[in-house]
Amino acid sequence: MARPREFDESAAVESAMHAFWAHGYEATSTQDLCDATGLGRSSVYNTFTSKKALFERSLTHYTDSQLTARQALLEGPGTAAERLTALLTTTIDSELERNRRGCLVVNTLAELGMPDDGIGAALRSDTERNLAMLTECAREGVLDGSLRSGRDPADVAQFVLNTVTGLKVMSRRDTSREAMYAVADLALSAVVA
Amino acid sequence: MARPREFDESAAVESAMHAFWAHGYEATSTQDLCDATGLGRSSVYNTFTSKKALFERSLTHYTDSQLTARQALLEGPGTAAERLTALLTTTIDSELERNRRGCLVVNTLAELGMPDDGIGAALRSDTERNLAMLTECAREGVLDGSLRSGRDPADVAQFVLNTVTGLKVMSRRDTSREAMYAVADLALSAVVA
DNA sequence: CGCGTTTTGTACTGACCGATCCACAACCAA
DNA sequence: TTGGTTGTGGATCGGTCAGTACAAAACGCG
Repeated sequence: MARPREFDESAAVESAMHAFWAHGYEATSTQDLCDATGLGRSSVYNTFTSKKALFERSLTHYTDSQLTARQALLEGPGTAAERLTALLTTTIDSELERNRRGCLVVNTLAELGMPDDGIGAALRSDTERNLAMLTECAREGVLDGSLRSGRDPADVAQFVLNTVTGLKVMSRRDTSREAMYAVADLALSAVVA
Repeated sequence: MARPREFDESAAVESAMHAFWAHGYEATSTQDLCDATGLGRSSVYNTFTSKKALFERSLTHYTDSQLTARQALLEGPGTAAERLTALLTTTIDSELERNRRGCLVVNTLAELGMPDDGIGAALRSDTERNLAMLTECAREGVLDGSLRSGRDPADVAQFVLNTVTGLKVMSRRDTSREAMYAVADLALSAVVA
C-alpha cells in the first residue's frame, strides 16, 4: 500500500557489481553507481543503505553465481580429473573473455584484505565453500582412480584453489592464453594419476 | 647553492611504499603520504610531482628490492630444485611475517590492472624479469637433473610464478601456514625430478 | 653581508566524496 | 477522493580529495 519500485533490485545489484568489478571498491564512486544502475541517489541509499552495503550485496551476488556455475561443473559427470581439468580450462577461457578484469573476489582480497565485517565474511564464506567442493572432488578422484592417492584431499583442494587464484591474477598481467594453459597443464600433472 | 633538503629522499620513498602497501593506491590519500613520510605537502609535491608519480617510485623501489633478494636466491648455490623450494618457502614465510598485507605488485595488479603508463610498465618489467630468472633456473634444473625434463622452461617459469602469485593472494585469505606449505609441496612435485 | 636559489610551512583552490534532507510523486486501502 | 506510506528527484550537507600559491626560511656564493 505505497508507491512501488520503478526498478528491478537484483538488476541494480548486477549493474553495481559490474561497476565495482571494473574499477574496484575505492575507485567506484557513488555517482558511478548511480550512473551504472540508472538510479537516483535517493533510490540507491533508500534501497541499499550505503556504498559498503551495496558492495557487499554485489560481492555475494558475484560469489553466489560463480559458485553455482562451479558447482555444476565440479559435481557434474566425468572423473574427478576431468572435472578439475574442465574447471581450469573454463577458468582461463572465461577470464580472458572478461577483458582481463580479473575476478571480483581476488581483486577485493587484494584491495581490502579480510576486513572484519560483512565483506570479510563473504570472502571467507566463498573460500570455504570452494574448498569444500574441491576437497570433495579430490576425495572422489582417489576413489575413481583419476587422481593420485597419498595426498590429503584438503591439500589438493588448496593447491587447485591456489592455481585458479593465480590464474586470475595472471590474466591481469599480459599472460598469453597458451602460457595459462601450460600452467594449468603443469598443475594438473601434479594431481592426476 | 640553495636551501638543502631536510629529509632523505629514498627514506621517504620507503615510507610511502609502506603506506601504499598497507592500504592500496586509491585508499592512500596524499595526507596519509605526508604523515607516513613526515614531509609537508610542499616537499612531497616539490620532490615527487604527484601522487601517481610517488606511487610509481614506491612500486619500482618495491620491485627492485624484491627482485634482488629473489635473484640472490635463484642464482645462489644448490640445485635448481633446491632453489625453487627455497623460493616457495621464503615466499610463504615472508608473506606471513608481513601480517598478511600481501604483495604490493599483486595487490596493484588486482586493483589497477595493467594501466597504460609508468605503473603498467613497472608491473610488466617486474613480470618479465621474474620470468627470465625463473626460466633460466628451470633450464639449469634440466641440466643438473633436479627438475623433470620434457617441459618448456618458460612454461615451468610461468607455473612457478603462478604458484607464487597464488600464495601471495592466499596469504590475504585466512590460509594457514601448513596449508600454504602443502600447496608449495604439491607445486614442487610437478616440476622436481 | 646581501643575492639567487631552493625548500618548507601554511593557507587555499575547485572538485568530488559519501551521505542526508525534503518536497513531491505514485501507489493502495478505506 | 482522501489519507497513509513509500519511492523519487534534486538540492545540499560537511568533509576530504589531489594539487597549487605564496611568502618566509635556509642555505651557498659573491
